[in-house]
Amino acid sequence: MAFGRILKREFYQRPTVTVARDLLGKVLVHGATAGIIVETEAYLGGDDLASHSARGITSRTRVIFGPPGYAYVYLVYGMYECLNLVAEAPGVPGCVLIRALEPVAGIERMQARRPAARRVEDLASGPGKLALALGITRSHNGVDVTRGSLVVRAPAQPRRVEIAVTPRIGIRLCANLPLRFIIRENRFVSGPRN
DNA sequence: GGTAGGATGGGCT
DNA sequence: GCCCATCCTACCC
Repeated sequence: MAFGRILKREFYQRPTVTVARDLLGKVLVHGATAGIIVETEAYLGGDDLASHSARGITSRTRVIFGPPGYAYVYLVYGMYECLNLVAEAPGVPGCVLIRALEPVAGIERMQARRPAARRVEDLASGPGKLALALGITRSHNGVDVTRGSLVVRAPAQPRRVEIAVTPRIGIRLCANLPLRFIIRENRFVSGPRN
């Protein structure tokens, strides 16, 4: 399955919100499975207390403070794993949570990994579901997403996407900040569409 | 159509 | 010990 070029490190070395918006419509590829990114959230440095980076560098958060274009994968609720892509210049915290995909390749494989999903729309409509569908685990924490088996590519047929902005989902701190970005009218997103 | 409750384990408050 | 950037099932309209 041929998509466009792999996004280079310069793509990620920009403000976190810019990266979060520009990732919409790009293609997340892991092995033979792939999906169009339709929902992201920005987790900022500084005053964003919802960010894991808010309490400084620890063994868990180290990668968020490193160079951009790397994966930050963590375990949430003891059961599910969530994929983030690191943004900003080296040393500056900031990452983008990938929250939902529109499956475009390896759909049968995803269905085998997600037996609870009754419809294609449910295969990757949430960060935990997405990680399961694509086979992303904590073993991918710290991997370079500008080369290798886990990468983000431009779409085969690039086209402008309409973006809607909402508060982030499932957090307690800073719950009102408009840092969730979705492709407008897309039926593969998780949660509210406006 | 909707939501309440439980599963489950790592990180830190 | 408490808190989660979640998901699924059961149950109720």
